[in-house]
Amino acid sequence: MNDPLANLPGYVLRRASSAALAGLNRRLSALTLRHVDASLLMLLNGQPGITQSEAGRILDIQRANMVPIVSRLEARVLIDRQLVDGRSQGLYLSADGEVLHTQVLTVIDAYEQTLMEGVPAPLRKQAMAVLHAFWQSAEAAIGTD
Amino acid sequence: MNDPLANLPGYVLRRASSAALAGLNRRLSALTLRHVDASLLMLLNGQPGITQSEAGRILDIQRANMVPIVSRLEARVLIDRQLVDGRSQGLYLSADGEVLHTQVLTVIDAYEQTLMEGVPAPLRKQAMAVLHAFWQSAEAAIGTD
DNA sequence: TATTGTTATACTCTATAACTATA
DNA sequence: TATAGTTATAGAGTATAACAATA
Repeated sequence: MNDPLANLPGYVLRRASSAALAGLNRRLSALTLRHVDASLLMLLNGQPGITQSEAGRILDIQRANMVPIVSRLEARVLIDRQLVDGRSQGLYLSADGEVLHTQVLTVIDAYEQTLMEGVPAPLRKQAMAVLHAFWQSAEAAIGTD
Repeated sequence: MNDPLANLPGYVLRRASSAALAGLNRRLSALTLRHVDASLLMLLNGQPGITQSEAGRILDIQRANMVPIVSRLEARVLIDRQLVDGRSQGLYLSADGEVLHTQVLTVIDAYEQTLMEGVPAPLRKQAMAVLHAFWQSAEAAIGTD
């Protein structure tokens, strides 16, 4: 093939990410969850009581775009809101949310292991370091020219 | 930080891809191009005469979604269509398209080099191999359970 | 029958501006 | 003044179904 794009790390990153996301969403659909829902459940398990603005900053989701996500999960009684002060609400996994979170963990752990096992063994040891390096590099390159 | 997501290759892939895309689109906006436009120009430079269905298959873009992309570039006279048979049209860079393509190459080469230089030297040699491995692994994992 | 280009449509994700209530 | 949550809205990107013309 004569694909001039296959040499570009940015392009390959995007194709890999897109394919990985498709596989994940396919598996999460069994739990009637989207990947962003699953990521919030996992974040709340690790940092219970975080506000939705803080969660958005960590997950790189705008404040405004957190609203439908949190509403969706609250409507399914997977998360609870608890007032911190007059304007902030801490988010927590509900009892149902805890249960579903364990199922999410099972799905995601299996999936990420599958992804990792698809990487040839000689590359596997450095694979995560390479991804983190690109993440950091790309973040640094957003604003510069 | 206590971010349980940072250990997941799929999540880190997505964050890295998202950041890389933001930086690229920012640079391409100087040429009034989106990343998908730039990718098509580069593909047509490498494979002139390809049909838009073929281009879509290579770039992982549905046939129906190629229509507005090709129309947009044709309206700017950056690409030409040439009938192959009664139903297929070969796509080619126009003279203006060739000129713009060289500018695209300059922007993208500089950007991808920046991305790569942000990866610590010890990891750099294997970086592309790791990305390709995840791409292949993720494609293989889409359909399986 | 299968494929190309096309239209229409819907859904997801993302980005921005503005408003209120509170700190 | 700054921040949290919210609403509204617009722009991308993506997915599916259907159709006409052609292979």
